[in-house]
Amino acid sequence: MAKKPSSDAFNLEDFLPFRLHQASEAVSQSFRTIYRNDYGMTRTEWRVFAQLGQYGAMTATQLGLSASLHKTKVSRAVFALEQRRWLERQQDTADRRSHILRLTKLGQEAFRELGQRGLIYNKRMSEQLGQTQFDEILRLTAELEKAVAKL
Amino acid sequence: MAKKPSSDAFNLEDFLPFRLHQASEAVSQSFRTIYRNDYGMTRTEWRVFAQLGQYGAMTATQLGLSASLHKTKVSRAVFALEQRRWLERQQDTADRRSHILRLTKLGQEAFRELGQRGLIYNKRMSEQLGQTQFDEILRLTAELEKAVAKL
DNA sequence: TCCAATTTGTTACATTTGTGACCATTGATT
DNA sequence: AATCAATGGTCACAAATGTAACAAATTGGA
Repeated sequence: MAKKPSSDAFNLEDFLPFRLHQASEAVSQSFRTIYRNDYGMTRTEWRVFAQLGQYGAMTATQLGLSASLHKTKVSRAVFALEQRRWLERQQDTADRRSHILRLTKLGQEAFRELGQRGLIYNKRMSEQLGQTQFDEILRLTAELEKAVAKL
Repeated sequence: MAKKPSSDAFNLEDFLPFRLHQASEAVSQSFRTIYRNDYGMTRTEWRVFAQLGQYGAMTATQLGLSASLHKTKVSRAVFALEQRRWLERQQDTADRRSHILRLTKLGQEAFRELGQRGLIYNKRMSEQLGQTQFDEILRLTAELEKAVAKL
């Protein structure tokens, strides 16, 4: 008769940060092979790169805000991407402390390739989960971020 | 009339690894203050600790398997927790390469405290999201892990 | 029994991340 | 204009993680 005691005792299986971390890491690891093995990028580099590929030119501060990345992480990833000639920095005439970051032609081309890989990955996951559940996860992650922001 | 083009072009907002990472990190960060500020633990230490608190004594290999933690991470977290007298190691008589890891009295007491904090955190999130959505996230993260395992 | 292959866990070294200090520039106040 | 707080970004140092090599113990045969 005992009903499921989901709230009177701590249970790791129901603990949101744990469950989310497990799922997120599993997913991240499975996509990582692509940008890592095929392109030699770190996760942070991929995230910075994808941000610029998706939204176009912006400053480091904007990028960090948009992707929830700390400014030192952005700074280092930008340097690495610049070395690789996938990104270029242009003095911001409005504020000379900043630089406008944008992908080079080469970078844009790489982004099209990696974007395709991402699309394929997403599609496969969507098939595994079913479209409904897949969409539901996207929706709920957004709710989650809002909920955390409210504390 | 154009319908939402969710599959013909890459879109970061719909990209599962990105969305999941954003949500998971937001949640992790918000709980982190507790084990970090109040107890001076790293995330890995907390994860190892919670695993032992939840499931009781086990070896490092079992723990790593259960929590998806690499053996070096486990090894280092175990050392740190042992220093703090929250964990003790006992020779495994069946296999002398291994040690049985278990929380000490002190460790168990700390786990009861932290478990309470975890419970409160979960409860607040559940209230923010609504019980239905909260449960749905737990369910979907499990589905997600299965889906990744299948590729 | 003996030897090779595997498993468990630790260590050393390299890479990545976190943190705080810092410089240059900007903005606001007087 | 002169001052001073706030901002954008980089750097140096510390902490954490990833990776590969390793020793010790175990397993599985020949």
